[in-house]
Amino acid sequence: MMELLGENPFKVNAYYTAARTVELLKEDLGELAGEDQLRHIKGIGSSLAKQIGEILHTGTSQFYQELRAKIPYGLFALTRISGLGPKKISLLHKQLGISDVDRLEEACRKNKLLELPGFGAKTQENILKGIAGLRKYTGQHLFVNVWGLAENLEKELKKHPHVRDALLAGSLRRRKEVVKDIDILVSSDNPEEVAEYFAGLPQVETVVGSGPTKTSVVLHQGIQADLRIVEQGEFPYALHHFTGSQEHNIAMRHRAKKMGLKMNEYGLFDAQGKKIMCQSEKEIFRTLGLDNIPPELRENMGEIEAAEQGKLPCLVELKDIKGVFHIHTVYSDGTASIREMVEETRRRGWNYLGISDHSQSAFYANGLKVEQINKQLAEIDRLNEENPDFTIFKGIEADIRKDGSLDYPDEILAQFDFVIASIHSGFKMTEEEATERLIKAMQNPYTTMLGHPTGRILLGREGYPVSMKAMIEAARDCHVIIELNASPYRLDLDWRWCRYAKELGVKIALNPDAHHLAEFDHMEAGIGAARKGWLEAFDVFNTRPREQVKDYLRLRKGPK
DNA sequence: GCCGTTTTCGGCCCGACTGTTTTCAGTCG
Repeated sequence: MMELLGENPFKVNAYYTAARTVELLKEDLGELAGEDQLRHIKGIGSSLAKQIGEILHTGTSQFYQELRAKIPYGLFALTRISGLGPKKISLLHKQLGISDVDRLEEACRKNKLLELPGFGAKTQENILKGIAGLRKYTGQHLFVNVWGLAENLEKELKKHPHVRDALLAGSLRRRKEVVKDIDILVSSDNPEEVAEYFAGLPQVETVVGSGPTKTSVVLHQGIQADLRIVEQGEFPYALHHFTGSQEHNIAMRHRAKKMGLKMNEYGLFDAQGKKIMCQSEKEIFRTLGLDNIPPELRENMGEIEAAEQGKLPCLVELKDIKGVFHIHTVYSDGTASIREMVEETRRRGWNYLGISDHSQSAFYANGLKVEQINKQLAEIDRLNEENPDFTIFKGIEADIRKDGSLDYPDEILAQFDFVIASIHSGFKMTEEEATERLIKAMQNPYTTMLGHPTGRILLGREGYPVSMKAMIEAARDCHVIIELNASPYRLDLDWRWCRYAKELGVKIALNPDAHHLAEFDHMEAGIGAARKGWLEAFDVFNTRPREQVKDYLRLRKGPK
């Protein structure tokens, strides 16, 4: 709103910074405000501390209300139109009285925009395109839906004789669960030809921009892909720059500046403007006094400080995984038999598998009745005898009822080696209700793991509004493992909370939630999220060897 | 509005591309 009103951009930036700081805060905002500690947080000064306090106290602030009164609600939608920023929106509103998308579209069709200073036929046309784009695409895509397309583009580019190096950068390289576009970086001695080749690839629907170093296209799937072309010697600097994140880059350039250096996508320069030669990102970090920061961590969430102090985590890798929990079979809503799932697990080099079909209240998923449980447990016993070098753990994904209880009596739960407690229905809860429901489920002595703790579906539905802090602390108190559901549609626990769990010593189980043989692939997405969450092999439960897991589950079982 | 081995005032990351403009503002990442 301040931007739309033409407020000082540095002041606006201060609000952005403070907002991000608050969002990332693990401490309780209310407590900090109560103890008058807000002002001591970097990025929050006396004015913002006062306003935050006011919002906590009254639910809003006078300043916010004043801003809201000046700006019609529809104007916010205009900010989502590509090519329209605060200046142009403000002008449209002031000069033409435009305050929503429909009226803007109408004005474009009547050529009204041509009268405005700084507007021309091209601008008007682009705004119409932007409106069409806004209606057609959400502009957000699941990592899993984009990765393959991006890899194909990378492969096509590598085929070109004038392309030296080509790598995916941006949020894909950082393994963000949801991405906006594809960023590809190449080095070449003939950028014009490579740019032309890229724009002409069959995957490309339209070219939205093209210059000597940058070409942007939209693919048939509606996903934008940006190609940056640099010289070979610029590649490491450019790779760092285009991997981002924006926030990480800003912090890095800030650091460089404080050291008397200048940093951009073409290089690192000393005070005299002389280039400091680096062969790799690692050398760039070293020059700035930092350990090598893996792409997944580059979100300016403490990685630079950790790199400075030599305290970066040694991130978990797929090869650290020894076995998996949380898979479904034909007994409930899976498509493969237990035997098939076991064979697939072995094929992937793992030597234990935790079966957890749905429980009886999950009608929609053909949840297991007591007789079926007995049948399944007997089958598992037979298969375990057949495979002495492999262990199938007997489990269940038990529904958490509205009151926080699990949907089998204790004597049934006692038959399993492990119990995953999950919410699958009754999503409409207040934060207090959801948190209490989850905590109660974790207090059940038979609960080993908490399944997909918020129930979110990425780009699909919000999770129930649970207090993550209270939930993780309860997991610590109840000795419950929290699942990081590795399905690329869930990735729940969110990676942003993994670090807190790790700090409290709460173990995370990286669970594929596989319903088909192919869904063991989910583990790759899960590893990406776990790495973003700073998790090391030690923090992930299923990096433990089979015997340790056996011992843990045996000791953990039953009433404490 | 925030911050300080450059400072309590004067800065605040850096560059590409577009379109409208006759040298640059706006937008984007």
